[in-house]
Amino acid sequence: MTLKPHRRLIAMGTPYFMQYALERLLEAKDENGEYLFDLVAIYTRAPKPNGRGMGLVYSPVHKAALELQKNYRLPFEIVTPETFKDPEAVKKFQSFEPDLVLVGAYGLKLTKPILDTPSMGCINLHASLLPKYRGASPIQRAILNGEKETGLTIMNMAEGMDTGDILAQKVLKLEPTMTTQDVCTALSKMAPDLLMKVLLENPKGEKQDESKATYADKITKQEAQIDWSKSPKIISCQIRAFSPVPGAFTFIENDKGHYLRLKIYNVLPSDQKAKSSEHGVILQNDGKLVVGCGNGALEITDLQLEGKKRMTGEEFIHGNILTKGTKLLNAALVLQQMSAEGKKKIIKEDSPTFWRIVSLLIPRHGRPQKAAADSQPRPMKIQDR
RNA sequence: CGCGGGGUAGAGCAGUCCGGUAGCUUGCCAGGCUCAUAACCUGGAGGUCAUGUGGUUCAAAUCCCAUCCCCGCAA
Repeated sequence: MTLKPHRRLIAMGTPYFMQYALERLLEAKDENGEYLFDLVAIYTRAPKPNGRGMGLVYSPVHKAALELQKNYRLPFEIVTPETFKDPEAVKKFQSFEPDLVLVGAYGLKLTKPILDTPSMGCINLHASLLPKYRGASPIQRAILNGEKETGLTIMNMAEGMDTGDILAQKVLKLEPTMTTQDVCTALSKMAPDLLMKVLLENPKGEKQDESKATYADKITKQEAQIDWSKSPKIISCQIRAFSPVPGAFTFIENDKGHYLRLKIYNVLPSDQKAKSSEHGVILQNDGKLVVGCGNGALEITDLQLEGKKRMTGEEFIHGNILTKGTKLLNAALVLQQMSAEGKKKIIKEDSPTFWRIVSLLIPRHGRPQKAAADSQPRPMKIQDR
């Protein structure tokens, strides 16, 4: 079947997951050289005061949209509603008279009036093989759970969370070295071909098998804390799942007695062994940066110390910050040491460093308590395979 | 004006508190030793110490002031 040209297109997203798919749609032409789609609006989350200095921070899609506005052949609007429950927002949406809405990781729930407006429907790109891993963090959860494969699903949107009918799927094999960023890029590059196929063939949607549905909860910072007594396999999954954001982390004590956060973005398996007393201890720091963990060890290849740039393990070694025998700490240990070393006045009870560490021990929004040092960090939701 | 760390050789860092010869690891170049090497030895190049031709001083990477840039937290 062929498509009529000049369908009115709206794109929605926050991270730029549908980048390649959108680019393909905007370039697509019919046999007469007419553009198939005219972009009329891009929806994204409103910029918020954020970051250093609390300046306004724009979403990746917003930035890309501003860039696109400079050289796209037609004017289009950038819209940032707070919710679609507001009748005004719905009216605004309908005024664009869209034929097709392309959604990729938008973050706002689309209400029924929105879903019913476009003639060709609201098509969603989801980063998992639905009905598995519905929800906010499908890629992270798949890596965290050590899945062997995941994939991209193109679906017709429905009111529930990722419950719509499946139009097409493509599997991606998960290599044991891939990070969330790698997978995200790979999946978003798979999207254009799959999407064009869907648009041209217009398949009948396939209902999801509700009994097989699983949910990928949003990731939390507590889950990103590394427990070095876990096995190398589990820690590797965790590090790759949280790479690059928020970054799996641990703490070190520097020579000034400050506790600094160390984020680890990628690791390689190491054949070195570690005793239980060597969990989190640097076993080697020449040529390779190797740290001991439960029943094995890992080579750190990509990391960042608080206040420093991200660098490779080799670069990090040259600065000689982590000497052999240094122990990497978790938040509970840091607090224990801090309270045990009352002599160390450097970290005061109410200093930012102190509260930063405390905040990692307390499940979100909780108020820190005096006994925080004795409490264990929240267990990680990782299954040992 | 939310909180904090940082800018010193191509890269990663020390030196700054307490002012007095510009250092370390690595990379690069040349030579040596090796069957050979990411190993080892010898020598060498490479820095206006972020910027202000700013202030203090006999003397500033170091102390004071201002500006620019990078990074982490928090939300």
